Amino acid sequence: MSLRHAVLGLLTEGPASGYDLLKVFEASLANVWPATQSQLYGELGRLADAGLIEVVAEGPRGRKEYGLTEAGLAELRRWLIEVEPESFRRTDMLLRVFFLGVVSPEQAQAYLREQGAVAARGRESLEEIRSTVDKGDLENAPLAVYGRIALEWGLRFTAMQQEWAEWAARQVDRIGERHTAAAPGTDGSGQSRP
Amino acid sequence: MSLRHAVLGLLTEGPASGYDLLKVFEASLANVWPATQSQLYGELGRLADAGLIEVVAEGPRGRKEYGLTEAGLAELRRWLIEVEPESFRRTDMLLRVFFLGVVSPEQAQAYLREQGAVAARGRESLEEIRSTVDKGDLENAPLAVYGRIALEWGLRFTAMQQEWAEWAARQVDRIGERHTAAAPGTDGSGQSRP
DNA sequence: CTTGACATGTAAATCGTTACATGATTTG
DNA sequence: CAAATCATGTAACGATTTACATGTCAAG
Repeated sequence: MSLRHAVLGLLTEGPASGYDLLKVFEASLANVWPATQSQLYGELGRLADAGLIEVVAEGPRGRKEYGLTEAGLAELRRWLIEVEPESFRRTDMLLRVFFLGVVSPEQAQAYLREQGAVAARGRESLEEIRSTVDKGDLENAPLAVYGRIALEWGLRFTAMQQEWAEWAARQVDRIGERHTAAAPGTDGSGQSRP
Repeated sequence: MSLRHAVLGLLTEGPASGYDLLKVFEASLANVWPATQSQLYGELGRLADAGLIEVVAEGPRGRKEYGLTEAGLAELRRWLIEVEPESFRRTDMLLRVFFLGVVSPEQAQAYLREQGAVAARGRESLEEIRSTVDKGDLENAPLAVYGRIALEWGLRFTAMQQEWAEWAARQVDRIGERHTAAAPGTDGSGQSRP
């Protein structure tokens, strides 16, 4: 139920329409909390019904600008301070690792190396954002500081993942050395545990 | 749609009932891909309908043991090799960071330090698992190797998160020094951007 | 006057969680 | 025989994705 709070958070920067918010979700929040158009308009309706946001202006093409209400800001603060973040991570990438024994060591290594490369590419694009952000030094404005902190998480995460993937690929080498003959192909033949 | 593949993966270790699988999900897979009982039984039914698994034995209390079919193993391999993992992470914890500007620097710091502590606790419990696993040296059996690789990810991830959170809390100190008077409480008064 | 950007919404399907419901078997 | 464990399922609700549907305005 955090899309709700993401919307409230974005509206602290000033009023915006669903369309505006959608662009923010696609651009800056895409890596943290993706949202689709459907979901967003639905949530805006529900937030307005709940009195957490309200229409503050109407524009051309039926444009509705929403602004945060007092209740909305209070709810955002409550969520930030009182509600514990859910810690579990459903990671597709890691789930696969558990089952890499069913493909050949070469295929497993290819998988791990690819994950390392994906992380490296991610890190590069974040580095670019960093250099842009760090240039326009905004005198420690809170937003810049917290945005920079989130960015740093991404930088460290991708670096960690890259190093881990490379390490992991090397570990698989050590199986390869012992099981060269036993490696099953993709032919769909029998199970690993007889 | 990866619960499906998690189930297929677990069944490569041998036939199991829904009840058996549920325990595995709660114990070893809980941190990577949580699943509830409802979801699991539903998925088992659908997998059986699709011919990817089949009932290989029936026990007491209506127990049904499912085993992987050839088609199921082929599907698992296809998923591992051909389907790219989805990279986006919906991280509650990080979403909040973006909005920490709406609470006081002290509260923001408390939040970040708590996240560091959570990571530290997670890391400790993984370290314990590691010491257990590393003792019973299973001669590089593929399962032990890949399980160990996944565990290593957790160790590195929690270490990274702990260090990041501590770094982040120090960054907030630097705002605190400049904005000591401007910090809003939890009283729900006005917005940061008038 | 056509294209592209702006702008909002609904419908159907799938996935996930919580809670409910039921009953059989083993063990002390 | 009572309690714990084994064992499977359904119902209701909320979150998410994909696709559909509609219409306005500005610029070339």
